[in-house]
Amino acid sequence: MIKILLTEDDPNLGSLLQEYLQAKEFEVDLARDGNLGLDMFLENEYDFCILDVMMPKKDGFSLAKEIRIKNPEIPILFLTAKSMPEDTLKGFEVGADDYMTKPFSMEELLVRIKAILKRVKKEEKNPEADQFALGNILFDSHKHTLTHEGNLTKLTSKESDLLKLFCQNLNKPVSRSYALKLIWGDDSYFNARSMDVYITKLRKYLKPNPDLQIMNLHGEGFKLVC
Amino acid sequence: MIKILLTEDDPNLGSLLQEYLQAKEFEVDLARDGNLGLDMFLENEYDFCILDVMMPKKDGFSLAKEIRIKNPEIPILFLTAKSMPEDTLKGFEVGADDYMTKPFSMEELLVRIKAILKRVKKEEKNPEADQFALGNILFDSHKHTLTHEGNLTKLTSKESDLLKLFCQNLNKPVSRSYALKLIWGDDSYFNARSMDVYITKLRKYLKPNPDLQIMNLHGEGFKLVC
DNA sequence: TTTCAAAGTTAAAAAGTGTTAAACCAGGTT
DNA sequence: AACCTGGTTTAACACTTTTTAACTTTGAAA
Repeated sequence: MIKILLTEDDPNLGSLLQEYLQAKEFEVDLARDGNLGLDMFLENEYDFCILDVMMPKKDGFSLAKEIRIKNPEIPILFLTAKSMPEDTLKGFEVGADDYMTKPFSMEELLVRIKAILKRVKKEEKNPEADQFALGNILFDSHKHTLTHEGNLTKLTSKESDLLKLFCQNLNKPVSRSYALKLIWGDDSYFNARSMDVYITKLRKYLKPNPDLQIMNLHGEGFKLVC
Repeated sequence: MIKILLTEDDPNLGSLLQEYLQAKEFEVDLARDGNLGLDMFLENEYDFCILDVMMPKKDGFSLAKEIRIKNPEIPILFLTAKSMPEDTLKGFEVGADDYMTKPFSMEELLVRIKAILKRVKKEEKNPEADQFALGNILFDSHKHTLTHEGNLTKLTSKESDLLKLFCQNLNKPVSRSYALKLIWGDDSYFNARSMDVYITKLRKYLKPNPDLQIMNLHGEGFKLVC
């Protein structure tokens, strides 16, 4: 679950955004001013910050600077009331990843959040290994192939995407909603059922090697153990 | 310093983009409509144009045509609204280098600008740079030819355009709609089927080299793996 | 133990793709 | 004008991938 810190002093806008993003399957903590925002940031692990620029007690830029001390990598997106040149520049100096002027559409906000997260994820995984050894089975996620004792099996894109996710988290739990959002785009009932179908398919592929197993963690997700 | 002409009638978005790009070390002139945009273009030397399609007085496509008269080489990137009638997209015939659909993230815009500039710079340095080595097959996208073990095959222009797009994105996914908009002008059912026909043709051409493969990424697009 | 949500499995429906051939269309030629 | 010609699109049919549906089994909580 992607965890977002949202700081916004306007209670209406704040909870509106919080609810919207929660509906989109993000975990969102809302802070009503800069000081509370910093407290929350230090107490929790976040993946993303959305900071209002004009807030009582501590403005968004000061907060961003302090956040950057602890975490120089975390994406920060600023919200500001009107387009002010000085503000924008100041924001980018602190290392803003993006910037939105009120009023804005929530849809647009979502687009930008996703774009930034996509880039960050790519950077994390870079350099990206696309071959995995699963016991005596070799998985090439780029070519979508499995090789076992010389014979080659072709996987479909979705099979490959899902298996890759398990390989990247070998022996570690992969939450259902994370996999769904990453591969299917969102966590819905039907996508979840679709994913179950793919789990069955992957289990068949991995059957040749008995010490390879996709375990279900009831209510949480799955893990591939080797 | 790279000099960009930006035409955008929405003052908020316009100055936001201007400031963002200035923060990224570009020189940016902003014009509020198509006529002013043309005036500025004729009075200054630009390296890049970002044109909103829907503008008062003169739309982005008309402006692009006039810009092309003076400078057939300059990169043009269009900003389009989401709900555009299909035939308007035909405007890509004026030779857009890229397009972005609103809403978009500024970060993504920057990535695309850089990608185009990089390609343009490469072309300037090396006018023969539209040659690609695909294993032991040599592809000349300018002459529309493939050379394999001495024998030469001529490609049609569409075959060449599509193969070039794959070569520019070797081992990376190329989305269907991106290819369609870029090469066919718009993403419609019949163009998509036409594209499939071309995929088949390209696969035949690349058959002589077994480690060259156009893979389908179901529902997304294709990638050429080498 | 009963109960119900979550997960496993299989099959059918729907969506997307591969391929071939015929139709169409624009250009140059007779 | 009618006729070629080569490129491109449309049509048709086969096939693959993904999703939806229906039914079964499992697991955790009341």
